[in-house]
Amino acid sequence: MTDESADRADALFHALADRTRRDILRRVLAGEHSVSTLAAKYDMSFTAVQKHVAVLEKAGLLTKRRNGREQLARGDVEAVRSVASMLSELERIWRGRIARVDVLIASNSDQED
Amino acid sequence: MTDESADRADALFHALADRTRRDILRRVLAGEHSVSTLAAKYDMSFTAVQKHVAVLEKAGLLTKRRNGREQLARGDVEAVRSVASMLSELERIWRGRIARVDVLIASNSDQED
DNA sequence: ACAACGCATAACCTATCGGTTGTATGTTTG
DNA sequence: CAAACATACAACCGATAGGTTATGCGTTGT
Repeated sequence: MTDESADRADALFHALADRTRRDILRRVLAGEHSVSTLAAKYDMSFTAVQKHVAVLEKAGLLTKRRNGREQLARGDVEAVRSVASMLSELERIWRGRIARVDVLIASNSDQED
Repeated sequence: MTDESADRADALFHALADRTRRDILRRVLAGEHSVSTLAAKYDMSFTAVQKHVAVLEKAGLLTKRRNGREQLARGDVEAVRSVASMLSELERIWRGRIARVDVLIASNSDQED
């Protein structure tokens, strides 16, 4: 758990902490879309959408590919999985707590939670 | 996918988008800790840690229980799972895209969306 | 009783966020 | 070539984030 992995976690969760970005991510996970195609779906400026795409890209949740004058974005499911695995770590920690409580109950049977 | 569930998703991801808060969450998932016990672990003021705990609480990632003058925090693993399920939804969307590509290949068509 | 502890809250500061407009640059297309 | 299109980027703006200090108030221990 170095400093860099914390930076990456910060970027990933921050990128996901905005509903417009989550919606963009859904679309680009379903298939490639140009930035202007995406921008057309939202009630905000092209530049605003462009910035959202940039945040997702810096977090590694999507990649861009140039095609003529268009910039095609596609979602990276591996990045989504890496977030899921961070949550799994939290689940493991929680299970560890339960295991410890179980040990207490087994060794000494008059405790409560 | 109402407005409220988006609010909740915003709050959850935002709460997780800070390394101090993720660390606090790990500790309270492992077991109950008072706010001042938590605050002692970090190089910042009690008030700062208190605010981090409040953010986690508003997102539903932890709950507080009063015990005398202490406020004991415990992590809520169900909230963690609800985040994981949001990521699963993204995975499903991604798999849908693959399925669609497979259909295109199978039917050997030349149309797009 | 009173000092120390644990917490809540308000006021404040700086940096970042999420949005805007304006301008410039490369790419198609008529 | 010129017009329209897709993008990039800078400058700006109000709101929020993340931190601080100060103050007050209930709870505990001596």
